[in-house]
Amino acid sequence: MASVTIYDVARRAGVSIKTVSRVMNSEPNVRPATREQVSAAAAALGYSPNLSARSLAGSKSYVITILLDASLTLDHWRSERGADYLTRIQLGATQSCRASGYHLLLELIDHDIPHIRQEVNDLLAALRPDGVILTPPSSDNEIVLDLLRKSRTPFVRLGPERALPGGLRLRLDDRGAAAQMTKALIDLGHSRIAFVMGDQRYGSSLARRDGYLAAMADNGLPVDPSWMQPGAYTFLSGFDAARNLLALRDRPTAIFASSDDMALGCLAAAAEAGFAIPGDISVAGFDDSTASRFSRPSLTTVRQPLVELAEMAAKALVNGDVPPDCDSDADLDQIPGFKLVFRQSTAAPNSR
Amino acid sequence: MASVTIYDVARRAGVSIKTVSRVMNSEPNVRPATREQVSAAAAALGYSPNLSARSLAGSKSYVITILLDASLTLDHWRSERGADYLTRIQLGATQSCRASGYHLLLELIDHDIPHIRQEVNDLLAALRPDGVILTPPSSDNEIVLDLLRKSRTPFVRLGPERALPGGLRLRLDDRGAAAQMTKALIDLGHSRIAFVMGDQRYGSSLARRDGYLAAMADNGLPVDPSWMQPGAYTFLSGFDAARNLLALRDRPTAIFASSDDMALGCLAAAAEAGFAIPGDISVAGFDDSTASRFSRPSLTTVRQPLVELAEMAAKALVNGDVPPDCDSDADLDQIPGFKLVFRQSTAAPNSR
DNA sequence: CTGAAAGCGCTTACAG
DNA sequence: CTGAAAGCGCTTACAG
Repeated sequence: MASVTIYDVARRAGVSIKTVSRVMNSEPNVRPATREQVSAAAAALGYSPNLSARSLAGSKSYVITILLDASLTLDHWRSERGADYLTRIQLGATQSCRASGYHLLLELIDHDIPHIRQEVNDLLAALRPDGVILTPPSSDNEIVLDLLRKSRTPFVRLGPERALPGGLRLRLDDRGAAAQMTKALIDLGHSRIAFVMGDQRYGSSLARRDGYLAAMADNGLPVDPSWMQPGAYTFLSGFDAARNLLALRDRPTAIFASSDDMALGCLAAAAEAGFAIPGDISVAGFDDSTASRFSRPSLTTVRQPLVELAEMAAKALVNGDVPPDCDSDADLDQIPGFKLVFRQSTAAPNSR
Repeated sequence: MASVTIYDVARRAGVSIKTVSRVMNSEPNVRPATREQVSAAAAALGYSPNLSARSLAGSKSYVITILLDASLTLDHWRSERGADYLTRIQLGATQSCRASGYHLLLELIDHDIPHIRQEVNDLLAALRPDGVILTPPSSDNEIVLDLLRKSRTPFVRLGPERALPGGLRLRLDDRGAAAQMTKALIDLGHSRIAFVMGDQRYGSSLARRDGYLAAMADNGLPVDPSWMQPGAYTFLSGFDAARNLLALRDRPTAIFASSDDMALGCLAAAAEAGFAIPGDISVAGFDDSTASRFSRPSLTTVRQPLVELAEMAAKALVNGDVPPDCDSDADLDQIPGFKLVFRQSTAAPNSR
């Protein structure tokens, strides 16, 4: 089956290739009747424009690339816990691309200094994507951003830590979500609510803490310094934090761990120390990870609109809403739509 | 930053573009010294060949496409249980592609009759992938296979149900894995082992059943017809099957459910009926799903080498080991490497 | 509203 | 071992 080209369609429709091109790209200045003929000819021949030719001749490649940190992604993929968030981001971006005839290319890049510059450079040179979606930690990588800016490739930074110039910044409302979860615990009747912080290197960590503190303050509840436990977004750090909290003379009635992994650690620590959950103490997490749905007890947590986030990112790129010199206002880009998911790990205090 | 082309490199190295092309493609007939100069010039300029130009001029596109059923994939992605197997397939294929400078394009296609022909046709015409990886149910879709054969695109069918002509067939050893799990239960001391079958429309379902039956026969153990429960790979079907089994006068001491979802259903049914697991009855699953790791009790199950499967598929395509008229022998393509994962849901009989 | 010409950046087939 | 020419299948810029 020799492939059918624009010439075949033009011949069959009795027009020039330029007219076929106009029809295929929905450009104006074609008589309706002519448009009909061309469409019919294309359909009859099963014609679909060659992407490479289009990309080479024109200014669009119809490719959106999503950049992921190779080792981080491989770790997540291989890990026993799966990589729900990755899948959700991919799902969202894929949706937007599909709807517009774009193709999503997932690229894993090594963030080692010697490699990254070349890898990203090669990627941009070889693929010439119409847009790039950056995921953490790429979102804040100066080398990557520099290459993107120089090549004038539109890009979106997902969950950026810093207000670096260029690109569109899209961020989840970690602060608001944490505040609302805290408020929910307060509404359940808790007032002695502890907080386990995430890795301080991530902005989300600070935002979630701020949300917690704000909700406590707004409701006139004091926060004992001993309730603020450091953490690192890991199971073990959650385990340690809970052990500290459960040993307090005047222990809290609820723990808000700012990631599910840490919350699962809290569950384990409580079980080990003989505390019933939620009877003796409530535990809430953050992320709505797969594990949170299957833990015992299942975890009350926050579900962020990751699919929507990625969908917005891809859509903005596809629609050309992100000019190469775009520099979005970081205050205007928080995606609403988080949801509190109530499961078994929370209840009113003293409810056993 | 105007993009650097093959002409820029040729000029800088003082050679023709043909020589640069030879060096970039590691072709022979270039003096080592010349090769050096060209490489240096390319490195200095940060040159990377434009994929579109390469693809248009040459016979390779450096693109491998993996075809997934859109609705099935979206369901899995959206589902609460995640889509571990998808992620693992993607991981494997990505690895092989990366290693060879190829790009993996994930395409979701609608399997509705009116859409599929056009979608796949467009895909092949627009992208001209050097190879396509088919996942079930695409692996057995006649329309897809027909299009692939006509366009002479090399393809690999993952987990094919039927021996349709063309392509390379890669299949997991479901029969062997099920036999080995059955043998493991026998070795634990069980002799009254029930089996919950999967959806009969899938070949894996029959293969797993055959493995179970073979292991029982090999060990001289009779199989009571009442132990063979129908199922559909779903939680609910496992739940129903277990309820039937637990109600038997002379109930089995172990249930081998041929998917984790069904095994989780068995767990739930046992809990509801007041049976301890594994004290009263052992339960084994199949898949090593994320849920199997977090269930209570955690599930003994079979982990299939999905990453390796996808890695092999992509590697074969990338290496050109799958000529367009390839028609592999279905008996020679079973990927070894499954692993039995022992967790809390199995023990010796009467061990409570 | 329509089309002829040039060119995108490479590889192919061929000549030397 | 090296290179000049043609052409892959489109879009761009321009003319009519």
